[in-house]
Amino acid sequence: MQQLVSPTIKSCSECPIRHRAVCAKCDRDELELLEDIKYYRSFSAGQTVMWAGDHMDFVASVVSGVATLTQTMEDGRTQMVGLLLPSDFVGRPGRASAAYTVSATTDLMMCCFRRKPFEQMINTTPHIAHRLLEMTLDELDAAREWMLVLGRKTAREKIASLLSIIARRDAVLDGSAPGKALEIELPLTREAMADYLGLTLETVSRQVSALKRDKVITLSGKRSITVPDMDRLLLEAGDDSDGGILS
Amino acid sequence: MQQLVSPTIKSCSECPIRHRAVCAKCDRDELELLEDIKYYRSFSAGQTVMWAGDHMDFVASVVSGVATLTQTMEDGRTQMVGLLLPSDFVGRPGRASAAYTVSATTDLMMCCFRRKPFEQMINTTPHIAHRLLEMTLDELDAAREWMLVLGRKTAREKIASLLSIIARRDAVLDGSAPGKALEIELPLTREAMADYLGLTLETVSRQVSALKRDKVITLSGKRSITVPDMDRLLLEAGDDSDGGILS
DNA sequence: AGCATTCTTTGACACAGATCAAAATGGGAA
DNA sequence: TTCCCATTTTGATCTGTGTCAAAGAATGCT
Repeated sequence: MQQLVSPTIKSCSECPIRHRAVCAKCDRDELELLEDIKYYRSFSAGQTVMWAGDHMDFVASVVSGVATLTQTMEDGRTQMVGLLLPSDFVGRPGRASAAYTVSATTDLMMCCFRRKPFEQMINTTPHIAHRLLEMTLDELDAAREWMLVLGRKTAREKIASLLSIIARRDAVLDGSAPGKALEIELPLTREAMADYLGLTLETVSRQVSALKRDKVITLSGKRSITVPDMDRLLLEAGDDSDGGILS
Repeated sequence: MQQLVSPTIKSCSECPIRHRAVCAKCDRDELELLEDIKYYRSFSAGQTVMWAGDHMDFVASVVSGVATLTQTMEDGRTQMVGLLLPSDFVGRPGRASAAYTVSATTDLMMCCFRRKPFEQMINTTPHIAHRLLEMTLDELDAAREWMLVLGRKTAREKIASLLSIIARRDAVLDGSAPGKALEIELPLTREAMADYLGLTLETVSRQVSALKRDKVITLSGKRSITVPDMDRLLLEAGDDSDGGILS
């Protein structure tokens, strides 16, 4: 995983408050408040954190690693509905069963909060509730952006869109200069990419190869990708303006 | 539009709080609070309420009629990302520009709240903030459910899924007996359905005809559909259990 | 009523992506 | 190193949905 430390980003992956360019709300006192109801759980790559329908007596935030939210039909067709990165939030206050299957795609550390006290805290601490609303609205925007990708984009555009998202996130976290070549580490297998994009893994592989052949990306090993020209990639993704699935 | 009145549903489409089987929060005093910052706007079928990117100094809720949220790429490809029914909420506290294009698909009445005072009210009235969070989480679930539809379902399953959603909503509002044949009024053109499902209007037309041929539905006129057997329709939609895109 | 316009259906054909199958690559264990 | 097994790539073929085109309904206007 990329380091979260950077001059411009204050990350607060240990509290349920997502990081921001400047996270004004994440002051000491909030962490104190949470201190007595939180505990940590770690998972190794490939493990399932919970199955859809499981009873869930906690909410959590990702401290490190990558996890996925997926939905599956009886016949096995699978769709990823969310990608959880450090500081992302899982679970729903007021709901005792998991709506989606959560899986660790890399080694994963989560910070869990017992649900009941967490819900109480929301009620008594308005600005945490407010922050939670803001995060949920961001996720809703991301989900809707993804609906456009799933419903209307070609396989090549879908791949480019996914790479853009990951590249943009890394660029923000690294604070790298705009216009510079970006190196990104893919935290997903071809199959996971396919599940995210509503494609088959064969199509994913073919389109990744095509983007490599057309010099939009360079591969070193199987999971390490270099993007020499971010604007070119965004063009391939069919994104108007700068996209912005991650706020 | 269907009447919202029913023995079991208390609707509160005039306040920004979505209806529920029993809407415990919608008491008189809240409406009073809102009284001085709200105003009404009406639109006729086909009108655009606002374009993506427009400046927006209000948030609103749908009083009557149906509206859609859509996203469009430069080349014209369009994806609907939300269907707004009476009592649904539009706009985002803290954001001054519209993220999506909002269009009236039927004659539409909206109840608008000036953004600044509305935001203040959220900060001073915790249970309205709480209600807003709950509504947003419901929408997020709906969006994610739709990601499965867009990414993994066949054209026939997509049509069946859309009809299920509309049928289920009507069934709830009518309070009709389970197992009984349902009559639903489609508030969407074939093109709008296509935009929702990530299909072309020709494919939508063909699949609707196929479902009619196979006696899953009956058409009377072009927009009026009868579902003799709801379980059969859900089966066609490929939904495990009862689906539940609308909570 | 007759006409114009918009929406819907149906047909013929093309193509993107799925499916089935097999080979190649790479990383980890001993 | 060498082998083993996961993952990925590549190939051949098939199919569902898109595209292009035209004919039919429905709706509204004069």
